[in-house]
Amino acid sequence: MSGGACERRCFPSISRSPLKEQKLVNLNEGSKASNKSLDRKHWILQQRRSLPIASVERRLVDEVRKNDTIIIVGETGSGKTTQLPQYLFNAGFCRDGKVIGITQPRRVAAVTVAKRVAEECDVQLGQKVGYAIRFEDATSTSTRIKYMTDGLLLREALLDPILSRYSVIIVDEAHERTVHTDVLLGLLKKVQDARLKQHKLDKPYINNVVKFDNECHSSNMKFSPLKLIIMSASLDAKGFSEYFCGAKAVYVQGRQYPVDILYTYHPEPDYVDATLITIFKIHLDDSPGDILAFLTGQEEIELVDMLVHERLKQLPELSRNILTVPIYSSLPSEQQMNVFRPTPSNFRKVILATNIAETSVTIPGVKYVIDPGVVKSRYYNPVTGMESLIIMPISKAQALQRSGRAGREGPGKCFRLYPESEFWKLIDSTVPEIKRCSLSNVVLQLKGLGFDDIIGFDFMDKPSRSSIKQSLQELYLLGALTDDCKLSDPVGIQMTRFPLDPIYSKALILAGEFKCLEEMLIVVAMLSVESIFYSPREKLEEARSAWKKFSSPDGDHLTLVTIFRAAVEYREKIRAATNKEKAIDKSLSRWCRDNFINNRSLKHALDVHSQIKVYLKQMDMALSSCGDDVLQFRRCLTASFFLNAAEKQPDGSYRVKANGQKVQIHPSSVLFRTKPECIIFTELIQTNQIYVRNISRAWMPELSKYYDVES
DNA sequence: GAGCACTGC
Repeated sequence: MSGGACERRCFPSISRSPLKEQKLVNLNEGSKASNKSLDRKHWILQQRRSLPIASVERRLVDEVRKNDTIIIVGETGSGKTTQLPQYLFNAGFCRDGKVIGITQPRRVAAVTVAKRVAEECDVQLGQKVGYAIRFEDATSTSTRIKYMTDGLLLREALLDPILSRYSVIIVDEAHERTVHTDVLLGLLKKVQDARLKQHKLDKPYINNVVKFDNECHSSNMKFSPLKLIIMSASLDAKGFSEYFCGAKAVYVQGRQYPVDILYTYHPEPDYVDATLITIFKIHLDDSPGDILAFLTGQEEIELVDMLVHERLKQLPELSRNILTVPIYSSLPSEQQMNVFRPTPSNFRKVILATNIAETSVTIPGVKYVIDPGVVKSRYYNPVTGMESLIIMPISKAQALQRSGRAGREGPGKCFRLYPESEFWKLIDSTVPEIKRCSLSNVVLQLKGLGFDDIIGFDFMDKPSRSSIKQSLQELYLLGALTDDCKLSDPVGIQMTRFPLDPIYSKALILAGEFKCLEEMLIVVAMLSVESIFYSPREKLEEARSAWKKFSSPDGDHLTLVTIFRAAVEYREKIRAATNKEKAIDKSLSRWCRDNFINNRSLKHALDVHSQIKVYLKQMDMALSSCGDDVLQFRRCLTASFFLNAAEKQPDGSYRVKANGQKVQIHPSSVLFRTKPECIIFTELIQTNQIYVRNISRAWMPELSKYYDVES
């Protein structure tokens, strides 16, 4: 057995003395029903007052008054997300009906925080306090504190480029540096400039950087300067401060219990094995408390799960009280909920998680964290346009985030399965997503906002020139950009309006012309969500035979159409029998289970479908169907995805016509055995080999319009 | 004949 021995050492920057215990009003004892809500209010007030941020309320409000931009560095548990908007509201920042907007990278955070703040303010959600996320708008004209996802605010900016409704925008979790956050930061900087100039001139502001919509032009509105607050949990505020021209940074203390950090003496050659050893070491040597182990993916989690149970058999009966709970994003939600179930007494829960447990999900009861120091991360090659997932070392910030998960409820321990010297070699923070992904969407969105010079755009971290050029090229080939790199009218402008990958937006526009919009809309919705197929390893054969009835000889795209239509048809049948939404949901999820379809993905696809349908109607695009005319659909698919056409080679592999890349058909495709001469694919992924997934037969006469017949 | 971290509009 290798390693697993940990050197005990305290890592100073995270160990912090616990706050004094809070005296809380007991909700259960002695309170009559009529007093309960009063008690609850009292309890909430106490909670609010006890937050670390409460002691600096006045100072924070002063700083916001004095500065147009400030950076707030607040650690976990400081209360910045829930309290600051309330402080600003009370200080009069919503006068004249203006709104305080708070952005979050994740939907679930926007919703839960809004609910909490509405309760604290003792108002109904959707009134003074509300939230807006894709598919869900819980706001009204009286909403003054609005939580939303950062991507949604970007969409809003397309309609109102100077964000005229907002007096304050708070960008929360900015340290995560998602693509949306980064684009938003650049945009907000410009909006701030524009509003400031207009304010000083005291007349409507017009320039060529920020476009105004007609309403703004005609109403001759006057705009107050935009207050901007960047909130980050990372200790390094310098980057943000420099980007915002030396903006002041304010530190707010967090509330976190001390976490002992332990390193190994030597590097571990096999982190899976080291994880196992550490799980058992904690279980046998340490006091009660649940263990959270970070692994890289589903397969690894399943492996460790199995190995834990295997080794458990070797332990004496009394020590076999371990309960393993896996959690990763593609796990059905009922199974995800298992991590929140209380651990049976005398049992130790071992949570085997991907990075979903780093930020998205907070699991109570965790006292021990095992951090092997690796993560599966997306890697994008701008030259080939290829994405792949690779296992790589985490950053220092990520390591801190992980160890912090052990100190939420009491003092904890974190076992880093690497030597301390390795920790110091890790990069400080994860490379911002904008440097690791395709920029086609970002470029299109910026063009839509009126920024023509993308290479010169003031990004906090500039993506590589080649990455931008690749995206410009792609958008040009899709017809979204003109020869002089301006947004084309109407195609480019229409494309900015769809919340989809640009290539899918173009497919919808073309499908209107080809009279198969109904089918393409389904395809685009199904391709926009996570995999629709649920394939548990132990029931793979059963799953395959369940999918067989949907399969189309023309390819995966029409197979997806068949599945979607079968699901809708089933739902309507149930709806005819009952009008209870819950019963319909339940039946549909049973249908999904019987057919090995991922319920969550299907629901998501239904949502996307209905959302896009509304946009299509607004744009006067009629939902035409090609009926049984499969050729018509293939023509349209070929015209839409001509960039993704590939030809069969003598050895059975394929060659992408646009760039010569050699690829294989993924075995999950319905065309895997058929191997048609020429295919259209909508996904390219590198694993052990370079695979294309979601494939249909190309329609050659259409394809020859885009490529020389010879080549 | 293979295997998909996590988000988001």
